[in-house]
Amino acid sequence: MKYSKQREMIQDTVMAHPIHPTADDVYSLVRAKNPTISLGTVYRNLNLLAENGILTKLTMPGGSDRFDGRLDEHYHMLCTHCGKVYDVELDIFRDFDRQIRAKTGFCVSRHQLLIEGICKECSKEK
Amino acid sequence: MKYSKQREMIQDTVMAHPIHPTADDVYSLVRAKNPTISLGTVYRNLNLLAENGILTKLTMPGGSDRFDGRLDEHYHMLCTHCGKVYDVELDIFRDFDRQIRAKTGFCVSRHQLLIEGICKECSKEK
DNA sequence: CTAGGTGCAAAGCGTTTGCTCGGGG
DNA sequence: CCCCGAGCAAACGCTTTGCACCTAG
Repeated sequence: MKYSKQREMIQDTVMAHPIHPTADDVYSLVRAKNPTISLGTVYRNLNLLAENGILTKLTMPGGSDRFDGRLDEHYHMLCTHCGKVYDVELDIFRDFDRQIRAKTGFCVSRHQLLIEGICKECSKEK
Repeated sequence: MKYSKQREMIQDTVMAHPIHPTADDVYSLVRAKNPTISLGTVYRNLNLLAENGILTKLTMPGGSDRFDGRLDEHYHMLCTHCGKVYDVELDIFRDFDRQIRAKTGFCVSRHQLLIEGICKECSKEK
């Protein structure tokens, strides 16, 4: 992968903002430093970085994809009230893949878990 | 919810084809019996049925949403080679929600797990 | 020099929506 | 008879892509 200033900025932005930004969030953030960057470039590079395992693409129900710079095994909770995405570490998946393989012959490459509910802050509000 | 012939056909179609069909799959299948039904009607009813808990909408990475008529707790495996979606039952999630609540204060309403990998049939091929 | 990246704009694709007409209750 | 639902087509939102120009190696 050939170096580009734009890609560096995009990657840095995702890393620096652990808010699981959408492509459009990244676009706004990067645009503050580089007003001529295009949305197409942001999409192209986010996908490129995801394909190369440098960041992760999260598929969201009913909304835009989000991107995550954390590479260690963890999962996500979406608050259906405020829309924030939280990280969660759980050791439930320790020998998950082995169990599945033994049971079904399915060879797991990755898994995405999305937990939906109401976060602590939002449930306080009521 | 007022009765409609179309909605009945749509629901029956999803139930009768446990292939986790997309809206467009359902459209094709229903169209065979009712050639004048519109795609908009299929979308409207699938969403309506999902909102009423009669079926479940599955968000897929990089593809159309799929619909599932099974309501019992189970999860899905997507074969990234052939595109089929398999069901999988796992008891890993038994007191999952309680753990999360205790740990984070997040009140879980639902969770969607998507396992990606290569299915038994596809790995045989190689 | 040249392969690959950028910016821009248009196209693509899945999904939703406004409108008018039809059918259930 | 009233109102929700259907059919149709246009609109929408997110994402991808074709093209001409630019830049790293």
